[in-house]
Amino acid sequence: MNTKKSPTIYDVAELSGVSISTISRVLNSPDKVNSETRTKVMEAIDQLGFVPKAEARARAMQNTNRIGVITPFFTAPSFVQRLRGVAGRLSRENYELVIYPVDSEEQLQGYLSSIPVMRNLDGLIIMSLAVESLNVERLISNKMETVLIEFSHDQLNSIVIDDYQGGRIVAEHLIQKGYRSFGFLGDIELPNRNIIHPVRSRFEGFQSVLKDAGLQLPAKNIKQAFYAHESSREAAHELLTMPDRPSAIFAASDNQALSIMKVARQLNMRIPDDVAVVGFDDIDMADYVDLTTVRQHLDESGRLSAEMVLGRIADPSRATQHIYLPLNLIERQTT
Amino acid sequence: MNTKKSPTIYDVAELSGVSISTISRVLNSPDKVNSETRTKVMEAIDQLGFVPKAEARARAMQNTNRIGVITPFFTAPSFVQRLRGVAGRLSRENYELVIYPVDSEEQLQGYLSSIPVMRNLDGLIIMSLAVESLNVERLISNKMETVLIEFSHDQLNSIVIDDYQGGRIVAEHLIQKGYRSFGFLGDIELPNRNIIHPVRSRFEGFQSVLKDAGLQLPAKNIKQAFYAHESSREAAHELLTMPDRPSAIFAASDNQALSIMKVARQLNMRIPDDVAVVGFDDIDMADYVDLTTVRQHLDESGRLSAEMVLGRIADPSRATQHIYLPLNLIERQTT
DNA sequence: TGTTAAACTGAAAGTGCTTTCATTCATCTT
DNA sequence: AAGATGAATGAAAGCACTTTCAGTTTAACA
Repeated sequence: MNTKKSPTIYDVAELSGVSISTISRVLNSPDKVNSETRTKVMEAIDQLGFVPKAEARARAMQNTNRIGVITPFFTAPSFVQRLRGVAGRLSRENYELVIYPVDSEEQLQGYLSSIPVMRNLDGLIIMSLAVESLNVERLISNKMETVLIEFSHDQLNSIVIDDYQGGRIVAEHLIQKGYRSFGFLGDIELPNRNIIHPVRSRFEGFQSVLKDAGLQLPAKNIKQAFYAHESSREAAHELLTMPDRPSAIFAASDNQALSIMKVARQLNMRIPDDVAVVGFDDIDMADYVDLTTVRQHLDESGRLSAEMVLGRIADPSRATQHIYLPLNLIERQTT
Repeated sequence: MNTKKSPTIYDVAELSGVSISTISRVLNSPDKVNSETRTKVMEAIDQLGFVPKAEARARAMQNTNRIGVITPFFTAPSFVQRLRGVAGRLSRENYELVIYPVDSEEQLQGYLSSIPVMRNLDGLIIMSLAVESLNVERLISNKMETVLIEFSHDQLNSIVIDDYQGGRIVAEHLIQKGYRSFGFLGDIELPNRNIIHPVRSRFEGFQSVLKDAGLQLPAKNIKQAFYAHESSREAAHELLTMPDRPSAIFAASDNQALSIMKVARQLNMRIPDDVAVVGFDDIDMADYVDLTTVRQHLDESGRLSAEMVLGRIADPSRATQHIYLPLNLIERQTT
């Protein structure tokens, strides 16, 4: 036969006695071919040293079968759980999941400018990051199917929660449980204009209910702490050791609530008797440690975002959607 | 309708009033085209912003700058932390991170068949999954730079820990702390031949030290429980409510240790006074809940694996390495 | 003026792969 | 036992170009 020419799928097909379609399938969606056939084909491939030509593939493939996720570098469990939702939904489809972890504004900007132009993604999910209008324009004009989580823009699909309302729910719950003096621990200030800041809204919602109920939230009971464990721990310590310490503390994230719990334990305080704690997110761990918190169904938001891009890829004429995910209070043992 | 879909050679042909062949020639051998025609075509190309799409993509696929990670579907925090290590290392390079979550043997087999051949990846990291020799062969013969975590094969780079030793460390620690009756909770049986099972080794190491010290580990104190919360909780409940309950329990993973802690709390038992608990992994949460555990430095294993593939990509002649990561006991409040 | 070679150009046949659609055949249902 | 369902597979129709080949102009020359 042709000695020098590199083997094509036709050669593989001939050697393994199946059609070229099957070869292609073995390579691209292996789960759709019988495992016996698959091994037979793989043997032929190995024997011939077959390597599919990228150029030809690119041509034949109208879509790349890749979906990207731009996410803040996943230190926080909440990002991970969203990611898990995305992965879960995607694993049933034949889509590759490409992660772009962001830890600086520059990096985000870099991704946002190159991704839509390079066009080797069918869809994009942007988690918990603010996207400037200019970038939105670019995404749209390049027909990149995008969904935003925790941020919204009228031209793009988005999934958000009502953080203000979340804060209110917490306050209502605490009041109803009989608590009367409160503390707040969260990352209120904006360290970076591209990292989303839902915390302020949570705080404001919380505060508004308190105010309406005629209850105080003295400034000294409001602690600013970065998300990181260390910083939260210090703030928690201050909060728990002050003379007239609050009887209930709302932490703007579960992780911070856990820091409070840890400090309380060190101080030999009992939860919720000495101090009650409410978190926000309902990460997996919240259940393990019996933390009362606001569930925002992280996995679901990820799943849904994947669902949305997939839907738009299948039918780009679909209308833009803005989904508000419900929030509810999960009462466990800390209040 | 082709509103803004990237233009093809056909669009250019139509706009400039010549055939596609001419467009192609203008691009590939401009000297063979009349200069008038050529300018006309060039104008059309500019006007449409035409970029030969397939070519661009094929070029992009030459040097992929992509690194893949095959990982069990990330329900467990330990996988996530490894992933985070990988992402952290990669974010400094200009590499894309592609995730292939595995939740069945079929799926794994599928990835392993197609990935090395398609050559769409410069390197591959396989986490906590057993890889059959046949697949290893293929990876090697296709020159796919691979590193294995928690599994090893002499022909591939690997990063492992000594689980047996880990089990021993725990036993030694507990004995030294004065505990004399023990329990074990873990996922000992093999549900699947491709999911790595370090738990048995941990158990055996644990048991061996006990035996050498002349201490008992009665069969009824050994509980088999799946990784999932529910299952572990049940097992923990049995362990904690039996007549002569052990005074110290070794859980084969931190997550399972957390389940034990939760059940203990529900039963109003004090840790470590009523029962001591030791975990394994040292996930982020372990610190939050003050769990004594064996640190296997998950982030680091991820970081290192990325380092290794990167190194091999830069210089494929590098020798195969097998790295044993050290294990040490982190004593916190549960023992 | 008629020839003819050179210069262009378009139709159509590849290129190596993916994907849709239809077909086959084994497996449930009822 | 008949029909429904679903998995596995192949035939054939793309995909976005490139290249060959043959036809048409044009220019040049006798």
